[in-house]
Amino acid sequence: MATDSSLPGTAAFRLMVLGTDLANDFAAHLRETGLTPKHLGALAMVEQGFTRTQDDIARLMRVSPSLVVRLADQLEQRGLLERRRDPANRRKHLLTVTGKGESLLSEMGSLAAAVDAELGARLGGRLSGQLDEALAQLMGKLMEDRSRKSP
Amino acid sequence: MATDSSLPGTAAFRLMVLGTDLANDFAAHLRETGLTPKHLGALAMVEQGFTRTQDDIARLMRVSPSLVVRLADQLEQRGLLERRRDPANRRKHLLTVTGKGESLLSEMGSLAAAVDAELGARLGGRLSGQLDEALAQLMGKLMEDRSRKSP
DNA sequence: TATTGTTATACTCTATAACTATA
DNA sequence: TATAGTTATAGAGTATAACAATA
Repeated sequence: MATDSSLPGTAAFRLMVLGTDLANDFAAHLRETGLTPKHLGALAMVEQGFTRTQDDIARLMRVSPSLVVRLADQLEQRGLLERRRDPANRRKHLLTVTGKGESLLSEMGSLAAAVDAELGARLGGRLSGQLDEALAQLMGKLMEDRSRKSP
Repeated sequence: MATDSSLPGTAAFRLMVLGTDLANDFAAHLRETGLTPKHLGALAMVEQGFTRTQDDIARLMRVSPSLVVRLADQLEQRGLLERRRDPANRRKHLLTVTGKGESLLSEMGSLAAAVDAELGARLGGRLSGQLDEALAQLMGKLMEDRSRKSP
């Protein structure tokens, strides 16, 4: 892919650096709420309909089930997420995003859109459209892979 | 930028998710060495000539100076990095990557290249070239911004 | 006084393992 | 016996603040 195959010249390295740097920014904006980027990711997964249970979240995000308990606890405490037992299988908790949760997602969506605008300014219209397209496809494949092996 | 401006539809969100996920993969591969992705990042910054002192690293990577001390300590202990006092300004430590450090960077570069190949397979040649171009430009601007305000 | 680096300390995030309950 | 979730515990990673040395 990259013409330079030394570590800093790879797309993988750059994705890692840019992505973790962005995660730091999001973390800073979330700090006052006591939430982390992972809380946000979990909430977004639920809202998008990728997950119905805590187990789904753990697999999709590749985090331990015990962490999901904590994330869900804290999201629930803040009124952003609802847990209720699945009547059909009382081991499961069905998760839904509350109105307040939607608000938070929307608010953070605005922050993300502002970042996108800045990226757009740095890349120009052509390249930034291409970046969007590539990232959307990678994200889609990732979700697809991790959704497999679980109805 | 993105046609969908909800959080999960933004480039910023996807960069964050894909980047931190990749960082986890790198962390797993580094585990046996006792190093983290940040150690690797610091080493790469030094090797690329972006930084000459610990202070530079802290600013470029946006981490605390005290963390840089620990990173440098551990890299030095493993013979990957050398610290020597700057004779011209004895407060500073001039950092250089050792041969062993270059080897590690090269090894992790191969891992990154393998990831790039997989990304390429998922995106196809056209899109993956465009992703490379966009990421390279974003990374360049980032380094440029953070190098400013410090000769 | 300002810069560079260090130490001491404490806190946040996360995983592992053992457990409960349901199936 | 297997699955979904929970609790208890411990460890890794990081920042803050106080400090030392040099300029």
